Amino acid sequence: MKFPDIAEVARRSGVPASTLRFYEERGLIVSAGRRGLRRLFDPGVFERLALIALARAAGFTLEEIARMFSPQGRPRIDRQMLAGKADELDRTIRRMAAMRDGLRHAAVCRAPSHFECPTFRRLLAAAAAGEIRAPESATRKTRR
Amino acid sequence: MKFPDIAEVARRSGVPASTLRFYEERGLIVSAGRRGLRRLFDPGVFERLALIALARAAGFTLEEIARMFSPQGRPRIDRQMLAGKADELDRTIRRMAAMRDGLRHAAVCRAPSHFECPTFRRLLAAAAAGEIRAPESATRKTRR
DNA sequence: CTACAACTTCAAGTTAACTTGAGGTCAAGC
DNA sequence: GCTTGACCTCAAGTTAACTTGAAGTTGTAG
Repeated sequence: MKFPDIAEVARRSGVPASTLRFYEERGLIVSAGRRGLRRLFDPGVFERLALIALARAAGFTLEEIARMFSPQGRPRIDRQMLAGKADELDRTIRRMAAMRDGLRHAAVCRAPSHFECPTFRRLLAAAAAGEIRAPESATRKTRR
Repeated sequence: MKFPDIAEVARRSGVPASTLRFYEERGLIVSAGRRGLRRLFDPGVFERLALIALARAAGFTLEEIARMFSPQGRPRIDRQMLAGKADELDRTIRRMAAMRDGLRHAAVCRAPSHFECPTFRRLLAAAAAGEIRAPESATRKTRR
């Protein structure tokens, strides 16, 4: 199977065929050619998809990812952009860790109401002060 | 200013008036009454908004938040739900930390291409194996 | 050679969380 | 008492990242 078709790529990568077409349209992947109407992919597409998954998990948008890959083939990854994204991730992680600890505490706290728990109130105060905000790249439910 | 109007609440909380109306429609906040057409809010709305910000930052959807507040007034917060959300957050944090380290490394790595860097390849392999995936509650850009 | 499962395109729908705009009301200052 | 700016409602628009559906084409098993 030198040049997998879309079904094969979907099966092996776990990425739905509709998403693969969508990614192609957005310039994230390219098909190596066609047999009739049907796309044939280069085996390198799997590595590419892994890279896309990676970048997505890091909070890059598809647009940003497309730009990374841009002019020709091999990813041209801007080191400064990477460092910037790492820092952004780091700030988000800190916020989330604070939240996690707050939640954890609230879950076990014996105070009759969370409003009477000092730990919870501190968290609230921080939120009110804007220290804990929904991050710019916010954590958000993805649709099924 | 016993009962702030929407502009006052917006100013002091930083939440746009349009969002306040939207939150009211979704049952996240209530207005204490009206002067003519105009909403008057209970001062407690600020604490409520802080709580909402908190929950949003923790990755709760508005729906979930509304349910927390539900039947009447004082938040009725399900401890098990809190613990569950904390665990989810924890998993997300782990993924994001792995990503951050990967990015950090990629940013300084001297390998001519990231594909030739062992650390980066390990990350890629993990991504390919699905260990690092876009989280269920994914980090996603919020609109301006 | 024929049937048909699997592909194709293109447009429209979905979701969350808001924002924007049109058209209308009205409390308050002059 | 009149003007006006700030508020009101309701509908529609926005964004990202896809998914779904209709209608058409075709590689391939039999």
